[in-house]
Amino acid sequence: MRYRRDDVVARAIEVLDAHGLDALSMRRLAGDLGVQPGALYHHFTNKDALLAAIADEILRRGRRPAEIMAWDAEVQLLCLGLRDAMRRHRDGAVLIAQVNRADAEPLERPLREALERAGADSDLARVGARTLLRYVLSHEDEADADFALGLGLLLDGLRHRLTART
Amino acid sequence: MRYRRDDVVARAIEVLDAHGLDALSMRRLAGDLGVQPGALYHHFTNKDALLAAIADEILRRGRRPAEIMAWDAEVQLLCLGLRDAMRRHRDGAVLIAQVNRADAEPLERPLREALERAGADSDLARVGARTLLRYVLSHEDEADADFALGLGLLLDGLRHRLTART
DNA sequence: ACCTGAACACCGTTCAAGT
DNA sequence: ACCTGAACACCGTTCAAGT
Repeated sequence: MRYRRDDVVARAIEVLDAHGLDALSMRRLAGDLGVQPGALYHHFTNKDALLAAIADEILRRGRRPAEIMAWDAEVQLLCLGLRDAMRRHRDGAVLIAQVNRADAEPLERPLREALERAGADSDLARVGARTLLRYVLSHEDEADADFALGLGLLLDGLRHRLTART
Repeated sequence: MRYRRDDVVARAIEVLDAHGLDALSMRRLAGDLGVQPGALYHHFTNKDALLAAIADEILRRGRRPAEIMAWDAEVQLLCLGLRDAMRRHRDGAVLIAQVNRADAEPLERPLREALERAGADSDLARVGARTLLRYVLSHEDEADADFALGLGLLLDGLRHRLTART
């Protein structure tokens, strides 16, 4: 068989969901596709690039159109959307957190922009966005109520600094 | 040469500091000690157990005596102490976060107890402690000012819920 | 109590060569 | 454009046997 890059990513996500991140090796995936391990290096320069492409696809599938709403509702929705997208796949949070370490910008930007529109200065927007993002990434297994409580703690802290001079 | 468990842990920390977590393999450490890889399995049942022992030792070295102070000062000091301990070693935060995933209790307990003494109900104390801990673990590389700003966000959220009925 | 020797079942990556 | 075949330099883990 002959594959294109997207076929490989799609199959990799199937392996991920069926067997987890530990089982997602270049050799295993190659075997699953019925090609030699080296063949994957025609599509991706290395394993990190494959994982980045998987994270990209997972997030692309979970993306929703932007709406006009209050900043705190928007931030909450962004966080919940990200949480949903990564929880749709086994080890999704670990994978996305790993890829996020290499390049945090694409995931942080929407949150930062929402905070800036709310009137946050650039330091608060940057730190707030990063803190929110890492909160979501590190609390995948949390019960919904606990997740919401922790997120509420952060939103309260942000409100406290944003509504001071409204 | 013949080693005891503690010797192996001490040498492992040296390898960690000198070459990073990726380089800390059972085979590499064995080679470094001048023994066969299999010999390490006399001291630890597997690699996770070795990493847990390393995390334990790193945290033990960073432990300070408890003092009597306001809850928010205490929480802040616990967070900064943990941050310092893990920043003393290369990849310290990644290692401790990894071990923490297997057993979060020992790291969460002091924070939870401080929040309970401050009057938090058990849900708030549990979620607050977990959120603070993961904040510290996921922001190792943050500049000090940014780290303090994000921590301040969380402390504000906690204050907001704790001082309501003082 | 601690270690050797040797094996088993894996990894990621490279690269000339093929179609 | 995509893959093979084969190699290189590694992994974690087990276990009978040695001292």
